[in-house]
Parts: sequence; structure tokens; C-alpha cells
Amino acid sequence: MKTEFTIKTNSPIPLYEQIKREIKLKILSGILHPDEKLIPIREYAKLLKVNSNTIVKVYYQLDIEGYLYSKPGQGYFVRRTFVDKNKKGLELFRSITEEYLQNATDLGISIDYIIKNFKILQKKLK
Amino acid sequence: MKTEFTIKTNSPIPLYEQIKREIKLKILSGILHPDEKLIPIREYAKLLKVNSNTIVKVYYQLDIEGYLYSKPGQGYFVRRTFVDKNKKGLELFRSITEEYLQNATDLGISIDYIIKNFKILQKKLK
DNA sequence: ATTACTGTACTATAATAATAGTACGGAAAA
DNA sequence: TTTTCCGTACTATTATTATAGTACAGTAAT
Repeated sequence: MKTEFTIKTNSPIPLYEQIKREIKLKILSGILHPDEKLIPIREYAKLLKVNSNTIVKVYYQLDIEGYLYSKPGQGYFVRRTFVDKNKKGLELFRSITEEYLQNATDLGISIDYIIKNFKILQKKLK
Repeated sequence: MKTEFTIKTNSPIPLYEQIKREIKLKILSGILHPDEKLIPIREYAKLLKVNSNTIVKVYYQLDIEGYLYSKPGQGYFVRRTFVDKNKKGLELFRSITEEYLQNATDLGISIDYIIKNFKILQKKLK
């Protein structure tokens, strides 16, 4: 499991929430595969330099929400979701797009400008 | 001052933080003008159905951060920022675009698809 | 059987977030 | 001058977030 350290301790967004989002994205994007084992609680906590209980909370909630399952004594694993992975991913994409568009609009930025901007980024990234 | 009710009480993001972001966006986008008076604390709290102290916190922090100033007995007002308004707005736009692109990429969505998607939205919104 | 690793379940503590309510003093209008 | 509006400053209480530490039981390898 690839682990970037994108956790911001000074963010107003709770740590457990930041970590949850990251794991969700990894599952929905296919970076984490069904039945793949996640980093053990204690190890992950050490890696992110947060308390073990914080990771416990993250894994527990992701279990409740259907993203993970646990085998006591063995670890946490990615659940093979019934719902189509791409469908869930597209749902998430739609919601982040909606939020992005709302914020951009609030900034007085038009959708035309957004498209123009992404085309520039597209060229740069080629 | 136009007020949409985009506050989500069940969000993991603290209320005061959500409200702060909304006001910042309105100032940077020019919806709120320099020296324009903001909604009084008690009234705003009632409108958003949050506690007055939450709004106190919001205004106080936005004061510290240079977005607002207060005239005790009169109200809070939008500070005339030294930095160019559009520049700050574009900086903010760049950062939210970066974050959006990162999340979309994590979901396995290409920039080509993003552009295609915005073009569809563009048509719908016309 | 022992050891190491793992999830799980606690207790305790501190900081932050949010609510509720009261009170004081400046500003401006009646 | 009195009233109303408004920022400011408190106290008190509750829930959430995060840390720290201990303990127990399942799993698997030595």
C-alpha cells in the first residue's frame, strides 16, 4: 500500500476524516484491490505519527460504511463491494466536481474560464 | 449580503470553518465589497441556526486574518485589502483546482475526461 | 508451546467545537 | 435621555477529537 503523507495536523478537518478520505479514494480508484490487506493499525499510526486510536476509528468507520472488513488477529482488508466500483467512483467524482464548480463560481470564475484553464494544464502535462 | 444556506451540520468540517470559507470566498470574489457591513452576529447566528458564539469566533478569526474589521457598537465590515483582490482570488482558484485535479486523478479520471465533463455541464447551464 | 503480530476493548486526560445564557459598554436613532 | 442595536466578555455545559497507556484474545509462524 502506497502511502503519501498528505495529513495536515494543522488543518481544521479532523485527522481521522482526512485519513478516511484518502483510503476511500484509494479503494475507489483501484489503488487498493479487493481483499488486499491494509497497513496494521499500530504500524499505520506510527507511519502517520498519529495515535493508534485514531486509526482504530478510521478503520472501524470504514468497516461500518462498507469499505473494509476485519479478520480479528489478521488485519483489515478491502471489501469487495457489491456496487460497481466505477459507479461509486463516478458518484464521488460528481460530488467533488459540484463542490469545485460551486467554489469557482463563488470566486467569480466562469465555466468557460475553467475549461480554458484545464486545457492549458492538459498541454503542460503532456 | 446574500446568504445561501450551505452549512452542513453533519459535516466533519467544523461549522465555524465552513462559515469562514464562505465569507472568505465572498470577499475574494467581490460579492462583498470593501467597507460593506456584514450581517450582525446575533442575526447571522439566527439565520444559520447556530450559536452566536460560533459567529463571534468566525468574525474574530477573519479579523485576525485580515479579512474584516470591527467597529464596536456598529458592526463588522469588509477590510479593504492591500493585496490585489483578483490576485488573491486567482491564487485561491489555483489551489482549489490543484486539489480537485489531484482527487480526480486519484479516482483514475483523466484530464481529458474532466474537460469533456465540464463541456457537458457548460451546455446544460446555457 | 511459545512468540510475535493483529484487532478489540477499555480507562484516563486534554484540547477543541458548539451550545446556552448573562452582562457590559459603545453607537445611533427615537 | 431613553431605547435599540451591536460588539465584547464572561461562565457553564456537552460532545467531539486526539493522545497515552494497558490488557485481552485470535492468528500464524517458530
